[in-house]
Amino acid sequence: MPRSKEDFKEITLKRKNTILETALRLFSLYGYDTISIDQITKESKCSHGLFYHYFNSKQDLLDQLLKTVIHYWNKEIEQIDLTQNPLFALKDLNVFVTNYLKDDVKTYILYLFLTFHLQKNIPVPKIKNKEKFKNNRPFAKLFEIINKGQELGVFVEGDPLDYIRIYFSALQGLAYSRIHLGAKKFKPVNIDALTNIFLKKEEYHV
Amino acid sequence: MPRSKEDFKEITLKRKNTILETALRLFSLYGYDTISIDQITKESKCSHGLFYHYFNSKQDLLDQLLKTVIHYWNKEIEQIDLTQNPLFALKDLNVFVTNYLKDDVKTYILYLFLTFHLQKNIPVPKIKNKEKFKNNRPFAKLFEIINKGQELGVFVEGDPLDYIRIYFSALQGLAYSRIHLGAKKFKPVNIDALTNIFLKKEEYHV
Amino acid sequence: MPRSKEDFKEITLKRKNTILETALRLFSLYGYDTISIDQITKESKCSHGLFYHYFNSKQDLLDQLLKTVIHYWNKEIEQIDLTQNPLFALKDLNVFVTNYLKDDVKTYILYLFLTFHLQKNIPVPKIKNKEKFKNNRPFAKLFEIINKGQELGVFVEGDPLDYIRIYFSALQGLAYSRIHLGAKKFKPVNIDALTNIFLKKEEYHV
Amino acid sequence: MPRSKEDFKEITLKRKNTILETALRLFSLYGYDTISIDQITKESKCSHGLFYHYFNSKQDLLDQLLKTVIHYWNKEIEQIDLTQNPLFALKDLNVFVTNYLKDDVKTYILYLFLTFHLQKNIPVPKIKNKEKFKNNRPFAKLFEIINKGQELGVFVEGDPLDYIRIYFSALQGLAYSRIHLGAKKFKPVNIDALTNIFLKKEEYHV
DNA sequence: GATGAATGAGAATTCATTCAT
DNA sequence: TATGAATGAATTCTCATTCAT
Repeated sequence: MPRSKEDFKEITLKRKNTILETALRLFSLYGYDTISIDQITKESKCSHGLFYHYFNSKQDLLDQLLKTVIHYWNKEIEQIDLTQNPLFALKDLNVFVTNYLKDDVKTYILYLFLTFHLQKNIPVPKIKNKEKFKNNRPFAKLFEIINKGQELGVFVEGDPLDYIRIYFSALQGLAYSRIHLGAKKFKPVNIDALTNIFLKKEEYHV
Repeated sequence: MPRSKEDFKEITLKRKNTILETALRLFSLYGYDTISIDQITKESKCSHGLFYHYFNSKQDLLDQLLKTVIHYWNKEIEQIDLTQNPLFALKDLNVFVTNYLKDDVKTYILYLFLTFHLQKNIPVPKIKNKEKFKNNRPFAKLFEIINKGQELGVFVEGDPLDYIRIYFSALQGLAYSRIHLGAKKFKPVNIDALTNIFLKKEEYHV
Repeated sequence: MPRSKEDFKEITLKRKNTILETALRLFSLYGYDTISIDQITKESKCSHGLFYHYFNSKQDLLDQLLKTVIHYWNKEIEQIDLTQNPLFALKDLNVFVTNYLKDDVKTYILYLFLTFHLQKNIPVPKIKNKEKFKNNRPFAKLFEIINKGQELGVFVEGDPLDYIRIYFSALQGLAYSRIHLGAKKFKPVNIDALTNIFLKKEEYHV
Repeated sequence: MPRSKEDFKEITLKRKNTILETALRLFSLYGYDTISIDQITKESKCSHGLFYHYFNSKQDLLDQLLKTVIHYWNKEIEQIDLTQNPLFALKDLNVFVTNYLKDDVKTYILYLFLTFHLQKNIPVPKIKNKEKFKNNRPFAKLFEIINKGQELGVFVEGDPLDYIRIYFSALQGLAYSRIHLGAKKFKPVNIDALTNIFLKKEEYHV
């Protein structure tokens, strides 16, 4: 009697996830080009053949990995409440993000997400890109927060994109450090330092 | 007519410099691992043999390139006057840096410098690293500026390293965008946005 | 209601036949080496496991396929009446063969038969091979026809094998064209052109 | 002192020719898909690296090989004098071709030429293809010969393309036999048998 | 009979590096 | 200095075949 479709699906999912997790770690640590499929399969304890049973190519693995990472991140970022005061929203975002840096896997996710996303999404003309941002929750979220904060006069004036570029690049840099130093050596960043990027430098009252 | 020894040396240097410049561009654009020696030699219009005449290995090329880049950068950064008001010093630094982003080659230099330097120098324990920073002008410079600014009360409190991490990671991100968008599509960053990273949120008068 | 044993056998044969037909088509179109078992199983909508239930190996599939093809062909060719005038017999053969080229599957059969048979059976020394030909109906048939025609003086003189080689190679070439052009683009060959291979260049009266 | 460009060209040409000749033989004997680059390089006594120094891919090797083969064949076929009586021209062609079958390498060339050319050039609509034939000397030559012969009434009527298909397919079959039997076992084909394909089967006077 | 996961040997291709001149 | 041929190990990818269920 053959195994059921669910059985197969489960087997596939387990193995695929193992490979994806290994790739997530190795790509984050050493970069896509530096890591060979052999390293991935050895650490995932699977054969080359099986690897290509699940992924069409090394590039396909990266694509699927990024898809997973983006999906995961977008879902997580949903938790932040935008209706509240933008200062609090920003604080929530920073807490959320610094918490990510406490966990190995989450740091990899953060790093990969930013590394591959910054290449395409950040440097865009101006305001009308709002549509593009719809598929890009974190950037869109921050965009909204900044807009609101500027309207309320608590955030510094200027093109929100400038601040988005600075903020996410900084995050990427921090994630990079966190990855290569490890949890022990890495000194957690001060949330206020991150918040300060956006604050208007006059007296303000919430 | 036989060329003089100096002529030869000049020719030599020209050839070597061509290779270094090509590598600078290609490494910045596509990464060290992605670029093959064949690509470098082809674009430099030199043979493999000549390449290995000047460089012991691909890694050696990178080392020499980084050495050159670091040396160049350190020298340039010397121009900033530390004795002045830290706000002005910071502004000078930001002007200096944003000007770099206007020039292709200088952007490559900035990017490579930060990419390879951030990996080693930023995420260090705490204050006693001052010594390490001696070999690292830009970081040391900024460290001094921040220290002074904090003493004068115009810069936000907190570990200067946090701000250094944020600042240089942001710069790297900007350089990355600049490289991949090209001069035309890249929107120059607002200097005030960079400065704002460090400012205290009270009124200040220069 | 449980299916009878015969039902099962029929199902089995259906599955196996599907594989054989798929292989027939793919091998004819792209060649044995080019086609992978994965392609065959995918197009046959069966699993690798089932494939190896029916066939011991890829080579075994080919062997069984050829066996089937040869058997089929030999049986069909029996229909041609040898006792009649060799000119009529030849015409019958040509009609038979050009009719084959009107049907996709039959063209595959013809092509495979000739491709794999020409490699082994055609280029044999001389007359004593008559025995070998016993297992090879089409060649033997033609051999007989030619012999008779030569005796009657309507066929050109010379070693019948020469004409057999020419005739069947030509057929293979035509089948090849037919396969790769498809039914629409393929221009049917003139039967007289095929017959002409064997005719003596004097006047003849049927 | 570096070697001159001519030196390099000579070295390259020698090695490339060795590889091309090996490939010609192996592809003809066993087929493109069956032969691995490893087999080619081993028999050519060169490394994989060198192979890819000269050829971009296995497919590129085949392309270059076919180009060479076609060029060679087209040049050789030029020797046949078309202005003479078509019967003599046809005889010349047949002598030329059967001579080819006496030499190993030339047989490979003939076989490869026909194998890869028959796939594209033979089965074409009708008469207006004359233009296409311009790039295809052997087919064009035969076309002209047949046309002339039909006008003179010594060649059988009908679409010349039918006879071309039959003739060249037969040749390919003969070359195939010759390759796989070797020079010793292969029985040379009778030139008259080849000529007979085209002859009108009535009395004629030259 | 039937499924598809899993294997591993081998194929195509790349690339840093060495070598002869 | 300078050239580019040559190497060989490593890398990506394919595929016939086996296995557990």
